[in-house]
Amino acid sequence: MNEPFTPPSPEITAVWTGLMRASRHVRDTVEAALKQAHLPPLDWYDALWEIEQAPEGIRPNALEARLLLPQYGLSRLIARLVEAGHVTRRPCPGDRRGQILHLTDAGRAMRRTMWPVYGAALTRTLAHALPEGEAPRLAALLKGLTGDGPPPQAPIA
Amino acid sequence: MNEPFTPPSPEITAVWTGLMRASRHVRDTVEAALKQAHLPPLDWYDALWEIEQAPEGIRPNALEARLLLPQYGLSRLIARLVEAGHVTRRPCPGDRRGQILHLTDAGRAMRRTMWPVYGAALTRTLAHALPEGEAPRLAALLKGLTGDGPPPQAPIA
DNA sequence: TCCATGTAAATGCAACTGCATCAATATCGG
DNA sequence: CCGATATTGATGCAGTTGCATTTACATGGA
Repeated sequence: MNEPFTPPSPEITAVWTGLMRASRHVRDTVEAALKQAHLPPLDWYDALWEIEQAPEGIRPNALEARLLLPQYGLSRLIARLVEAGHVTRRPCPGDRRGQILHLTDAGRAMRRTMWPVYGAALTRTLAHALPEGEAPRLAALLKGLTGDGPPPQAPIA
Repeated sequence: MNEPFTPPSPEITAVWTGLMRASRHVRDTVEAALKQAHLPPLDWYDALWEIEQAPEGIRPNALEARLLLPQYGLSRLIARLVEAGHVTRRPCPGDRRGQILHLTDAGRAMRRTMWPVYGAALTRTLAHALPEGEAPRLAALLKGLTGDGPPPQAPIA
């Protein structure tokens, strides 16, 4: 009942530190690019994007699954987006607890303004830092870490 | 002067989303394990570790380089560690602006208590999610993303 | 020596986060 | 229909962060 503790292997540890450092570095770089352009943070982009993908509107609880936010985090993010005039809340027919979110024109414009800055930062940070042709493999390995799919089997084809 | 914007390739995008999701998932898992064991967060561990590695003591500005924190973040983290009795501040001979940090016995004990929980969570989350033998490659690719070393050349050996 | 400049660390303030909880529905069993 | 339970979304509070600035000291040049 009291498993003798076996420390993680050096390989696992290297993945861990690499993952922490890399994700932080890349994210910071992108966030910095947005900030320097006087644009809102990444979370806003993701939310605007997801809402834009649902022209008929989308409910917060559906967004919660797509974005990577806890319920209260999303609730407040939406509040900020509404206050900024990027999103509207409308009553949800058939469920008076709910609401339906729509992007405003300003919201659409903001997302489109952010995209080049966002995308350019991504390319700058990632494209030159990966050996030619290794990106798909890296992406596949990372995807395996998310705990979603089944545990990986053979090397990625 | 106004580069026409070329969006990131799908491969780069996949790396980006994979990196964000994976790092968040893994970090959350480890943090959750610590919290469930009524232990302090990861930042504390890292700081305690680094301080422990310097038996002669270490100055905050040296820690700042090793940890991944901004100056004010570290300043406050140290304040919390001192308040918790894990670390002591001592005047720094030869530079009256500075201070020298030492781990207390309680600090050493806390780090040692955290390690099994931390390590076990790491192993649980990472070891089973990587194809056999792929860990070193993943670690190498991630390391390249940190923007530290030279841009990578050939596939990693 | 004196001043300008640089570095170490702390801090006031506003914004943001996590946690627990709330209010307002909805849904389901009887 | 009624009450127990579940779901949707918001919120009070305490703790944490980012940013800009401050305080204290160090260093180098005139």
